Amino acid sequence: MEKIDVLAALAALAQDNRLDTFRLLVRAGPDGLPAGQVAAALGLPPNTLSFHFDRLRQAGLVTVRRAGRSMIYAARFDTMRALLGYLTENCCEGPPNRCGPAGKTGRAVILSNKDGVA
Amino acid sequence: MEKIDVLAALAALAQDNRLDTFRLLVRAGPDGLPAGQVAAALGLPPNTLSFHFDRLRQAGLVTVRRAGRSMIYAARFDTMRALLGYLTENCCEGPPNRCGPAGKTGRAVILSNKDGVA
DNA sequence: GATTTATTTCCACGGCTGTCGAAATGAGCC
DNA sequence: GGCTCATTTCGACAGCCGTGGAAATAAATC
Repeated sequence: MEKIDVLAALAALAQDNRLDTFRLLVRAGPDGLPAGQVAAALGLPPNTLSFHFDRLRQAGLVTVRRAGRSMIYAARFDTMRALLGYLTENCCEGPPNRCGPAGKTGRAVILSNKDGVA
Repeated sequence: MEKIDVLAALAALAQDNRLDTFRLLVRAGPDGLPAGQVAAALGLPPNTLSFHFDRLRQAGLVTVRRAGRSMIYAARFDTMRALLGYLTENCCEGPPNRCGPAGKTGRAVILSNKDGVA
């Protein structure tokens, strides 16, 4: 996952309504939910939600498919997994691993730097 | 970790210069780096960097201590670990676990919802 | 105390973000 | 075709964000 994609995903999740939206879709599982159902659950006007869905989609965090007149949004677990992978590898590894399952430090992990943080 | 803290941390990391800054501090390890050294490494004017450090600090992602006239910033691995924990539990668990180490699905994990996403 | 070095605070500015009313599009139903 | 329902697009607006110049603070060094 490239840094620019990580930034997009982080920015997409760093907003109250979008984080709620995404969490709801995660809990709904791979089948997803129609937009209207999400709007009802979160109490958001449909146009506002549509705006947020677009952000999530551009960040690769959700997919859309049409079903009749409903648009069904679903979380993209692969993107989320990639994001977690990036954060774990690049933002959690001091010289020894510092973010393993709380306590298990010292586990060696490959540290690449193709994104070139100086 | 509360949702509001998660949002703060995500927002803090969802910015190019701040992500670079944080990654640099992570690689520097718990001893951290003086602000000037970070500014030099990333090519940022000191006031701009100061602004970003403040964001990171308010999000609980870095600590500061003074050493002579230098301010030494260091990554807070505990916060990062908490963030990863939250994301893993709340944003990666469809009915079966979907974000284990790439392939290992089906591992049961506790799913609390005290933040109350509707 | 004066000077130099490291960093922060203050201020201003352009640009992006989140929100929502209103209108438009798309799909099913009679 | 006409009507209804679901969602998106358009347009506008207040507010926050990231940036950097200039001045202020803080600490070491003389």
